[in-house]
Amino acid sequence: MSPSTRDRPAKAPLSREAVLQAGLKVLRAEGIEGVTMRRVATELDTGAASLYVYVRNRQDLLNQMFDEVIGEIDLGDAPDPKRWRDQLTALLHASRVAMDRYPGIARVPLANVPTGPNAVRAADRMLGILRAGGVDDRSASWFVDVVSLYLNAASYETSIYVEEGREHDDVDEEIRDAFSQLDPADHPNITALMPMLTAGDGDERFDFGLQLMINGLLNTEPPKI
Amino acid sequence: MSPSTRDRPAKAPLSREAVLQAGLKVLRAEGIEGVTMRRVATELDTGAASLYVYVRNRQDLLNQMFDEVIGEIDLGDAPDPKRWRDQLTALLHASRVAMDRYPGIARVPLANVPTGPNAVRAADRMLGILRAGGVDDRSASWFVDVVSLYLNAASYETSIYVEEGREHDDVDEEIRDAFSQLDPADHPNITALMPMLTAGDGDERFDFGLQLMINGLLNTEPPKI
DNA sequence: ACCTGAACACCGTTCAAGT
DNA sequence: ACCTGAACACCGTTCAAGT
Repeated sequence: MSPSTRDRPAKAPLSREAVLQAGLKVLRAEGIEGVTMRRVATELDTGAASLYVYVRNRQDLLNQMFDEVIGEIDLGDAPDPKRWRDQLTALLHASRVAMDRYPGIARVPLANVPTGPNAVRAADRMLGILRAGGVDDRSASWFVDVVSLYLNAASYETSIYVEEGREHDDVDEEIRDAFSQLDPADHPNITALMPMLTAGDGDERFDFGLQLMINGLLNTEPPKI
Repeated sequence: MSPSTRDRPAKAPLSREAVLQAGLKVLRAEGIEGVTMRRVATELDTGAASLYVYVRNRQDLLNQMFDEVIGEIDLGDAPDPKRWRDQLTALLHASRVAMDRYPGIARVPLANVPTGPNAVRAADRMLGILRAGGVDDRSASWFVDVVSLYLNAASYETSIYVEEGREHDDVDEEIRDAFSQLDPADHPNITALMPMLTAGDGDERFDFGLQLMINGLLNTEPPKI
């Protein structure tokens, strides 16, 4: 005789939403390597095979999880010609913060172009800000691509340390160690620039790259297309 | 009675070099996902356990393979103040070509800062070119970081298609398909810019990003460090 | 329609036993 | 010192059998 449903806590029914939330929970706690079908299934008190009703495969699960993460980004207010540069910078920083909460998720948009609803909405917003700023349509189109690659790579790189449970400072020290053992005659530039190569925190360096690209945008001919 | 060594082809003895070459052969043919310890061992007619004399683990094997790939890059002639910009562009294009020959290898430098001899030599050369061009030391130091993230992300993205056996054109079509199904009212900018968003080949787009960053470098204050 | 256990074909890494 | 087979603890995915 099976116990009445009254006597045991109701098990939440499976759903696409439940699978995604379980996946995101594992991702936050253990990083992208920890997001295995079996691990996510355990979180839902079921077996891996049960997930295949809601996702096509692991890659599809990760793609859908990525779009959820992008959905957390505050897109800010409507594009404003007077504040476009600040709006663009804010949007990109917000994107980085959102992705950094989920260690390794940035590998997903590097591995295939995102076409989820939230990713598409964010891309459209970025294009809107650039156009509000008077940026040429051709430059704006390609800029979104370029800056997204940079954003994703930057987030992926920092999140890897999180996943490995190492501190950014420890990694810095390792790099300094490796560089300081180099023969100065063979590596005059690295030797001379050592202090600057590892200076600044991740955010400062990321922002430097962003400003570089935005200033470049204002000083580069649109592509001939 | 074992046959005389005369009677059978000598099996090449294992060595660090042999393991790396076997790994690179598998990488070229099957992409980074195909580079498993077991697969590389098979290439050497042995078992996976035998590789652990020469590499600490799979990540270490990939790190060492990456440095071999970087070793294939032609660093060009000595930094020349008159030609620094062309030299910089050429070095970055050569880096991309080298990595693109090995599908997915670009994920390695995204996952941990490369400190192999060839990677360090290439970084020193890039710094040398920037300094020859009169770029401020602080800007040069951070620029190497920024442009490397971009380079690695760009190479990783294109190589993923290779690994999946898909053509770049097919992917383009998929993206166009996804975009054309969007509600124009919700996505006015993507809709308006559709033709440009997917225009140009990978090389043109990559070069646009490079010129953006170099022009940005010439129009951005050095970081305050 | 949804869920499940078991099976299949893989992984990386370790270790005792060999040479 | 180097090499190996076997074992351990995992994977993603499929499928027949259940409800």
